[in-house]
Amino acid sequence: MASDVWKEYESNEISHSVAHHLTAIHELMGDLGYARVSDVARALEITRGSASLTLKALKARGLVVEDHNKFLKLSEDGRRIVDSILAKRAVVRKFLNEVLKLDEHQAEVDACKVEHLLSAQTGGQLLHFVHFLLSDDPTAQQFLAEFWSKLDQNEEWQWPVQDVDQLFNLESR
Amino acid sequence: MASDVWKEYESNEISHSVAHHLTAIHELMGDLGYARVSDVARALEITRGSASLTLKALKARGLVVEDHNKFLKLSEDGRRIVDSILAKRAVVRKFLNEVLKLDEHQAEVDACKVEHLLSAQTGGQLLHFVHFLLSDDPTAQQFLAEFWSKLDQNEEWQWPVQDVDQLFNLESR
DNA sequence: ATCAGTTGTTTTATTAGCAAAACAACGGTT
DNA sequence: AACCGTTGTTTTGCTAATAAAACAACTGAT
Repeated sequence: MASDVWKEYESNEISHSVAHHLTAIHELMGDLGYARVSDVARALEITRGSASLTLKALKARGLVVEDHNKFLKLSEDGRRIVDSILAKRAVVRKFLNEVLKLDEHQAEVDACKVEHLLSAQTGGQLLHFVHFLLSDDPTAQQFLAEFWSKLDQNEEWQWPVQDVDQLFNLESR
Repeated sequence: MASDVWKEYESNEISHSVAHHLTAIHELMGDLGYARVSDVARALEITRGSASLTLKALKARGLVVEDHNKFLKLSEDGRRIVDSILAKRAVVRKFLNEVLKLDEHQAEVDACKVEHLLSAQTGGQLLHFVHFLLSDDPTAQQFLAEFWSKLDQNEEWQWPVQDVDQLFNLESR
Protein backbone atom coordinates (compact mmCIF):
# COMPACT_ATOMS: atom_id res chain seq x y z
CA MET A 1 0.00 0.00 0.00
CA ALA A 2 2.55 2.56 1.06
CA SER A 3 5.50 0.83 -0.54
CA ASP A 4 5.79 3.53 -3.16
CA VAL A 5 5.73 6.13 -0.42
CA TRP A 6 8.22 4.86 2.09
CA LYS A 7 10.89 4.20 -0.51
CA GLU A 8 10.97 7.88 -1.45
CA TYR A 9 12.96 8.39 1.71
CA GLU A 10 16.33 7.45 0.26
CA SER A 11 15.53 9.04 -3.07
CA ASN A 12 16.25 12.33 -1.39
CA GLU A 13 18.96 14.16 -3.28
CA ILE A 14 20.25 15.84 -0.14
CA SER A 15 21.28 13.54 2.69
CA HIS A 16 21.52 14.71 6.26
CA SER A 17 25.28 14.52 6.01
CA VAL A 18 25.45 16.54 2.82
CA ALA A 19 23.08 19.15 4.22
CA HIS A 20 25.39 19.75 7.12
CA HIS A 21 28.57 19.80 5.08
CA LEU A 22 27.00 22.52 2.97
CA THR A 23 25.64 24.55 5.85
CA ALA A 24 28.97 24.23 7.63
CA ILE A 25 30.68 25.87 4.68
CA HIS A 26 28.07 28.60 4.71
CA GLU A 27 28.52 29.30 8.41
CA LEU A 28 32.29 29.17 8.21
CA MET A 29 32.22 31.74 5.44
CA GLY A 30 30.26 33.96 7.75
CA ASP A 31 32.34 33.32 10.84
CA LEU A 32 35.86 33.06 9.47
CA GLY A 33 35.50 34.38 5.98
CA TYR A 34 36.77 31.14 4.53
CA ALA A 35 36.27 27.38 4.69
CA ARG A 36 38.83 24.67 4.13
CA VAL A 37 38.43 20.91 4.45
CA SER A 38 39.88 21.01 7.94
CA ASP A 39 37.56 23.77 9.02
CA VAL A 40 34.55 21.81 7.89
CA ALA A 41 35.84 18.69 9.63
CA ARG A 42 36.38 20.61 12.85
CA ALA A 43 32.95 22.21 12.68
CA LEU A 44 31.24 18.86 12.18
CA GLU A 45 33.57 17.00 14.53
CA ILE A 46 34.52 14.38 11.99
CA THR A 47 37.98 13.48 10.69
CA ARG A 48 39.59 15.40 7.89
CA GLY A 49 39.61 12.24 5.82
CA SER A 50 35.85 11.86 6.02
CA ALA A 51 35.28 15.48 5.18
CA SER A 52 37.74 15.27 2.32
CA LEU A 53 35.84 12.41 0.71
CA THR A 54 32.40 13.92 1.15
CA LEU A 55 33.54 17.30 -0.12
CA LYS A 56 35.21 15.72 -3.11
CA ALA A 57 31.84 14.24 -4.03
CA LEU A 58 30.17 17.61 -3.54
CA LYS A 59 32.72 19.25 -5.83
CA ALA A 60 31.96 16.58 -8.41
CA ARG A 61 28.25 17.34 -8.02
CA GLY A 62 28.95 21.01 -8.58
CA LEU A 63 27.66 22.14 -5.20
CA VAL A 64 31.06 23.18 -3.88
CA VAL A 65 33.86 24.88 -5.74
CA GLU A 66 37.52 24.98 -4.79
CA ASP A 67 39.95 27.82 -4.83
CA HIS A 68 43.37 27.60 -6.47
CA ASN A 69 44.52 27.34 -2.85
CA LYS A 70 42.12 24.64 -1.62
CA PHE A 71 39.67 27.14 -0.23
CA LEU A 72 36.08 26.00 -0.51
CA LYS A 73 33.04 27.97 -1.54
CA LEU A 74 29.43 27.17 -2.27
CA SER A 75 28.40 27.20 -5.91
CA GLU A 76 25.26 28.89 -7.04
CA ASP A 77 23.38 25.61 -6.71
CA GLY A 78 24.95 24.87 -3.36
CA ARG A 79 23.98 28.27 -2.13
CA ARG A 80 20.38 27.74 -3.19
CA ILE A 81 20.24 24.43 -1.36
CA VAL A 82 21.68 25.92 1.81
CA ASP A 83 19.20 28.77 1.65
CA SER A 84 16.26 26.42 1.41
CA ILE A 85 17.57 24.21 4.20
CA LEU A 86 18.25 27.10 6.56
CA ALA A 87 14.86 28.59 5.81
CA LYS A 88 13.10 25.35 6.61
CA ARG A 89 15.18 24.88 9.72
CA ALA A 90 14.35 28.39 10.93
CA VAL A 91 10.65 27.97 10.30
CA VAL A 92 10.41 24.58 11.96
CA ARG A 93 12.49 25.69 14.92
CA LYS A 94 10.35 28.77 15.37
CA PHE A 95 7.16 26.75 15.18
CA LEU A 96 8.33 24.15 17.68
CA ASN A 97 9.79 26.64 20.09
CA GLU A 98 7.51 29.65 19.92
CA VAL A 99 4.20 28.03 19.10
CA LEU A 100 4.40 24.52 20.55
CA LYS A 101 6.52 25.83 23.42
CA LEU A 102 9.14 23.09 23.21
CA ASP A 103 12.42 24.03 24.82
CA GLU A 104 15.06 25.47 22.53
CA HIS A 105 17.30 22.44 22.48
CA GLN A 106 14.50 20.07 21.56
CA ALA A 107 13.30 22.46 18.88
CA GLU A 108 16.81 22.74 17.50
CA VAL A 109 17.34 18.98 17.41
CA ASP A 110 14.02 18.14 15.78
CA ALA A 111 14.33 20.96 13.25
CA CYS A 112 17.80 19.70 12.38
CA LYS A 113 16.48 16.22 11.81
CA VAL A 114 13.75 17.16 9.38
CA GLU A 115 15.07 20.27 7.66
CA HIS A 116 16.45 18.45 4.63
CA LEU A 117 13.48 16.11 4.30
CA LEU A 118 10.62 18.54 3.95
CA SER A 119 9.46 19.29 0.46
CA ALA A 120 9.59 22.83 -0.83
CA GLN A 121 5.80 22.95 -0.77
CA THR A 122 5.62 21.88 2.85
CA GLY A 123 8.27 24.39 3.79
CA GLY A 124 6.44 27.14 1.97
CA GLN A 125 3.07 26.41 3.49
CA LEU A 126 4.58 26.11 6.92
CA LEU A 127 6.17 29.49 6.43
CA HIS A 128 2.84 31.03 5.55
CA PHE A 129 1.26 29.43 8.54
CA VAL A 130 3.84 30.40 11.13
CA HIS A 131 4.09 33.87 9.73
CA PHE A 132 0.37 34.48 10.09
CA LEU A 133 0.20 32.70 13.42
CA LEU A 134 2.87 34.92 14.95
CA SER A 135 1.71 38.11 13.31
CA ASP A 136 -0.15 40.87 15.11
CA ASP A 137 -3.43 39.78 13.59
CA PRO A 138 -5.90 39.79 16.50
CA THR A 139 -7.50 36.50 15.48
CA ALA A 140 -4.10 34.81 15.45
CA GLN A 141 -3.19 36.29 18.80
CA GLN A 142 -6.46 35.28 20.37
CA PHE A 143 -6.12 31.77 19.00
CA LEU A 144 -2.60 31.40 20.38
CA ALA A 145 -3.60 32.74 23.76
CA GLU A 146 -6.39 30.20 24.01
CA PHE A 147 -4.17 27.38 22.84
CA TRP A 148 -1.51 28.19 25.41
CA SER A 149 -3.99 28.44 28.21
CA LYS A 150 -5.30 25.02 27.27
CA LEU A 151 -1.73 23.75 27.20
CA ASP A 152 -1.27 24.83 30.79
CA GLN A 153 -4.36 22.90 31.81
CA ASN A 154 -3.41 19.54 30.28
CA GLU A 155 0.15 19.32 31.49
CA GLU A 156 -0.18 15.63 32.02
CA TRP A 157 -0.71 14.18 28.56
CA GLN A 158 1.03 10.93 27.79
CA TRP A 159 2.79 9.91 24.62
CA PRO A 160 2.31 7.67 22.70
CA VAL A 161 -1.39 8.36 22.74
CA GLN A 162 -3.38 5.22 22.05
CA ASP A 163 -6.52 6.97 21.00
CA VAL A 164 -5.31 9.34 18.33
CA ASP A 165 -7.78 7.79 15.97
CA GLN A 166 -10.66 8.34 18.29
CA LEU A 167 -9.38 11.83 19.07
CA PHE A 168 -9.50 12.75 15.42
CA ASN A 169 -12.15 10.30 14.27
CA LEU A 170 -9.70 8.89 11.79
CA GLU A 171 -10.81 6.30 9.32
CA SER A 172 -7.19 5.23 8.84
CA ARG A 173 -5.58 1.91 7.90
CA MET B 1 28.36 25.15 17.46
CA ALA B 2 25.69 22.74 16.39
CA SER B 3 28.00 19.75 16.19
CA ASP B 4 26.41 18.19 19.23
CA VAL B 5 23.02 18.71 17.64
CA TRP B 6 23.44 17.41 14.14
CA LYS B 7 25.09 14.18 15.22
CA GLU B 8 22.00 13.20 17.18
CA TYR B 9 20.51 12.27 13.84
CA GLU B 10 22.12 8.85 13.58
CA SER B 11 21.82 8.25 17.31
CA ASN B 12 18.19 7.56 16.63
CA GLU B 13 17.33 4.11 17.87
CA ILE B 14 14.70 3.64 15.19
CA SER B 15 15.82 3.97 11.59
CA HIS B 16 13.47 4.64 8.75
CA SER B 17 13.89 1.07 7.58
CA VAL B 18 13.22 -0.42 11.01
CA ALA B 19 10.17 1.78 11.48
CA HIS B 20 8.64 0.40 8.32
CA HIS B 21 9.50 -3.21 9.04
CA LEU B 22 7.71 -2.86 12.35
CA THR B 23 4.67 -1.06 10.98
CA ALA B 24 4.47 -3.60 8.15
CA ILE B 25 4.13 -6.38 10.70
CA HIS B 26 1.47 -4.39 12.48
CA GLU B 27 -0.54 -3.82 9.34
CA LEU B 28 -0.17 -7.40 8.17
CA MET B 29 -1.49 -8.63 11.49
CA GLY B 30 -4.54 -6.46 10.90
CA ASP B 31 -5.00 -7.37 7.25
CA LEU B 32 -4.07 -11.05 7.15
CA GLY B 33 -3.98 -11.99 10.80
CA TYR B 34 -0.36 -13.08 10.53
CA ALA B 35 3.03 -11.89 9.28
CA ARG B 36 5.89 -13.98 7.98
CA VAL B 37 9.21 -12.84 6.54
CA SER B 38 7.87 -13.17 3.02
CA ASP B 39 4.79 -11.14 3.81
CA VAL B 40 6.89 -8.30 5.19
CA ALA B 41 9.17 -8.45 2.17
CA ARG B 42 6.21 -8.30 -0.18
CA ALA B 43 4.63 -5.41 1.70
CA LEU B 44 7.84 -3.38 1.59
CA GLU B 45 8.80 -4.53 -1.90
CA ILE B 46 12.22 -5.75 -0.91
CA THR B 47 13.67 -9.23 -1.26
CA ARG B 48 13.06 -11.91 1.28
CA GLY B 49 16.75 -12.01 2.00
CA SER B 50 16.87 -8.37 3.03
CA ALA B 51 13.80 -8.72 5.18
CA SER B 52 15.20 -11.85 6.75
CA LEU B 53 18.35 -10.06 7.85
CA THR B 54 16.62 -6.97 9.18
CA LEU B 55 14.02 -9.02 11.03
CA LYS B 56 16.70 -11.23 12.53
CA ALA B 57 18.24 -8.10 14.02
CA LEU B 58 14.86 -6.96 15.30
CA LYS B 59 14.32 -10.32 16.94
CA ALA B 60 17.71 -9.95 18.59
CA ARG B 61 16.67 -6.49 19.80
CA GLY B 62 13.52 -7.94 21.27
CA LEU B 63 11.15 -5.90 19.14
CA VAL B 64 9.87 -8.87 17.15
CA VAL B 65 9.14 -12.37 18.37
CA GLU B 66 8.88 -15.52 16.32
CA ASP B 67 6.40 -18.33 16.48
CA HIS B 68 7.44 -21.99 16.60
CA ASN B 69 6.34 -21.92 12.99
CA LYS B 70 8.24 -18.81 11.82
CA PHE B 71 5.29 -16.53 12.31
CA LEU B 72 6.27 -13.04 13.42
CA LYS B 73 4.67 -10.85 16.03
CA LEU B 74 5.50 -7.55 17.65
CA SER B 75 6.75 -7.70 21.20
CA GLU B 76 5.44 -5.38 23.87
CA ASP B 77 8.26 -2.94 23.12
CA GLY B 78 7.78 -3.27 19.38
CA ARG B 79 4.11 -2.58 19.77
CA ARG B 80 4.81 0.57 21.78
CA ILE B 81 7.19 1.83 19.12
CA VAL B 82 4.71 1.19 16.32
CA ASP B 83 2.00 2.97 18.27
CA SER B 84 4.10 6.07 18.71
CA ILE B 85 5.18 6.08 15.08
CA LEU B 86 1.67 5.66 13.73
CA ALA B 87 0.38 8.34 16.04
CA LYS B 88 3.02 10.80 14.89
CA ARG B 89 2.42 9.92 11.26
CA ALA B 90 -1.31 10.47 11.64
CA VAL B 91 -0.86 13.82 13.34
CA VAL B 92 1.68 15.12 10.90
CA ARG B 93 -0.30 13.93 7.91
CA LYS B 94 -3.44 15.55 9.25
CA PHE B 95 -1.65 18.82 9.91
CA LEU B 96 -0.04 18.96 6.48
CA ASN B 97 -3.15 17.94 4.62
CA GLU B 98 -6.04 19.48 6.54
CA VAL B 99 -4.38 22.60 7.91
CA LEU B 100 -1.63 23.49 5.45
CA LYS B 101 -3.77 22.16 2.59
CA LEU B 102 -1.01 20.13 0.98
CA ASP B 103 -2.29 17.41 -1.29
CA GLU B 104 -2.68 13.99 0.24
CA HIS B 105 0.26 12.40 -1.47
CA GLN B 106 2.67 15.13 -0.41
CA ALA B 107 1.34 14.98 3.14
CA GLU B 108 1.74 11.23 3.18
CA VAL B 109 5.30 11.33 1.88
CA ASP B 110 6.50 14.05 4.22
CA ALA B 111 4.80 12.48 7.22
CA CYS B 112 6.43 9.18 6.35
CA LYS B 113 9.82 10.83 6.22
CA VAL B 114 9.67 12.45 9.63
CA GLU B 115 7.45 10.14 11.64
CA HIS B 116 10.30 8.21 13.23
CA LEU B 117 12.45 11.29 13.84
CA LEU B 118 10.16 13.44 15.94
CA SER B 119 10.65 13.29 19.67
CA ALA B 120 7.83 12.19 21.90
CA GLN B 121 7.50 15.73 23.21
CA THR B 122 7.20 17.20 19.74
CA GLY B 123 4.64 14.60 18.78
CA GLY B 124 2.65 15.27 21.89
CA GLN B 125 2.60 19.01 21.52
CA LEU B 126 1.73 18.74 17.87
CA LEU B 127 -1.15 16.50 18.80
CA HIS B 128 -2.46 19.08 21.25
CA PHE B 129 -2.09 21.78 18.67
CA VAL B 130 -3.80 20.03 15.80
CA HIS B 131 -6.53 18.75 18.03
CA PHE B 132 -7.41 22.22 19.22
CA LEU B 133 -6.94 23.74 15.80
CA LEU B 134 -9.41 21.34 14.19
CA SER B 135 -11.88 21.35 17.07
CA ASP B 136 -15.20 23.17 17.01
CA ASP B 137 -13.80 25.97 19.16
CA PRO B 138 -14.97 29.18 17.47
CA THR B 139 -11.62 30.93 17.90
CA ALA B 140 -9.83 28.06 16.19
CA GLN B 141 -12.37 27.98 13.39
CA GLN B 142 -12.15 31.70 12.85
CA PHE B 143 -8.38 31.55 12.82
CA LEU B 144 -8.33 28.77 10.25
CA ALA B 145 -10.84 30.55 8.07
CA GLU B 146 -8.70 33.66 8.03
CA PHE B 147 -5.54 31.70 7.36
CA TRP B 148 -7.06 29.89 4.43
CA SER B 149 -8.44 33.05 2.93
CA LYS B 150 -4.98 34.56 3.14
CA LEU B 151 -3.57 31.43 1.52
CA ASP B 152 -5.84 31.96 -1.45
CA GLN B 153 -4.56 35.50 -1.86
CA ASN B 154 -0.83 34.74 -1.93
CA GLU B 155 -0.88 31.86 -4.31
CA GLU B 156 2.36 32.96 -5.87
CA TRP B 157 4.91 32.61 -3.05
CA GLN B 158 8.30 31.34 -3.98
CA TRP B 159 10.48 28.84 -2.15
CA PRO B 160 13.22 29.09 -0.97
CA VAL B 161 12.32 32.44 0.46
CA GLN B 162 15.37 34.61 0.85
CA ASP B 163 13.86 36.90 3.41
CA VAL B 164 12.75 34.46 6.06
CA ASP B 165 14.93 36.31 8.50
CA GLN B 166 13.41 39.62 7.69
CA LEU B 167 9.97 38.03 7.68
CA PHE B 168 10.48 36.79 11.20
CA ASN B 169 12.98 39.35 12.39
CA LEU B 170 15.33 36.53 13.20
CA GLU B 171 18.54 37.36 14.96
CA SER B 172 20.32 34.37 13.51
CA ARG B 173 23.62 34.47 11.58
C1' DA C 1 68.26 24.49 6.96
C1' DT C 2 65.98 21.61 10.00
C1' DC C 3 62.17 20.33 12.71
C1' DA C 4 57.39 20.55 14.19
C1' DG C 5 52.72 21.36 13.20
C1' DT C 6 49.00 21.74 9.91
C1' DT C 7 46.75 20.41 5.95
C1' DG C 8 44.74 17.47 2.34
C1' DT C 9 44.56 12.88 0.42
C1' DT C 10 44.45 7.96 0.12
C1' DT C 11 43.92 3.40 1.83
C1' DT C 12 41.79 0.12 4.78
C1' DA C 13 38.00 -1.17 7.59
C1' DT C 14 33.32 -0.84 9.58
C1' DT C 15 28.25 -0.43 9.65
C1' DA C 16 23.44 -0.14 7.74
C1' DG C 17 20.68 -1.34 4.15
C1' DC C 18 19.68 -3.28 0.09
C1' DA C 19 19.89 -6.85 -4.31
C1' DA C 20 20.95 -11.12 -6.43
C1' DA C 21 21.69 -15.73 -6.36
C1' DA C 22 22.25 -20.16 -4.41
C1' DC C 23 20.53 -23.38 -1.18
C1' DA C 24 17.69 -26.32 1.94
C1' DA C 25 13.26 -27.47 3.88
C1' DC C 26 8.69 -27.90 3.35
C1' DG C 27 3.77 -28.85 1.22
C1' DG C 28 0.70 -30.12 -2.04
C1' DT C 29 -0.34 -32.33 -6.82
C1' DT C 30 -0.27 -35.73 -9.82
C1' DA D 1 7.62 -41.30 -5.65
C1' DA D 2 8.65 -37.32 -8.47
C1' DC D 3 7.74 -32.68 -9.26
C1' DC D 4 6.69 -27.80 -8.42
C1' DG D 5 6.09 -23.72 -5.79
C1' DT D 6 6.79 -21.27 -1.55
C1' DT D 7 9.49 -20.17 2.23
C1' DG D 8 13.50 -18.81 5.01
C1' DT D 9 18.44 -18.40 5.17
C1' DT D 10 23.05 -17.53 3.72
C1' DT D 11 26.59 -15.71 0.86
C1' DT D 12 28.37 -12.23 -2.05
C1' DG D 13 28.49 -7.65 -3.65
C1' DC D 14 27.11 -2.87 -3.70
C1' DT D 15 26.67 2.14 -1.87
C1' DA D 16 26.81 5.84 1.62
C1' DA D 17 29.02 7.47 5.48
C1' DT D 18 32.08 7.16 8.75
C1' DA D 19 36.94 6.24 11.50
C1' DA D 20 41.75 5.31 11.65
C1' DA D 21 46.12 5.46 10.01
C1' DA D 22 49.67 6.39 6.81
C1' DC D 23 51.48 9.65 3.70
C1' DA D 24 52.98 13.89 1.14
C1' DA D 25 53.10 18.85 0.88
C1' DC D 26 53.25 23.10 2.81
C1' DT D 27 54.12 26.70 6.76
C1' DG D 28 56.52 28.76 10.37
C1' DA D 29 59.79 29.04 14.14
C1' DT D 30 64.16 28.53 15.77
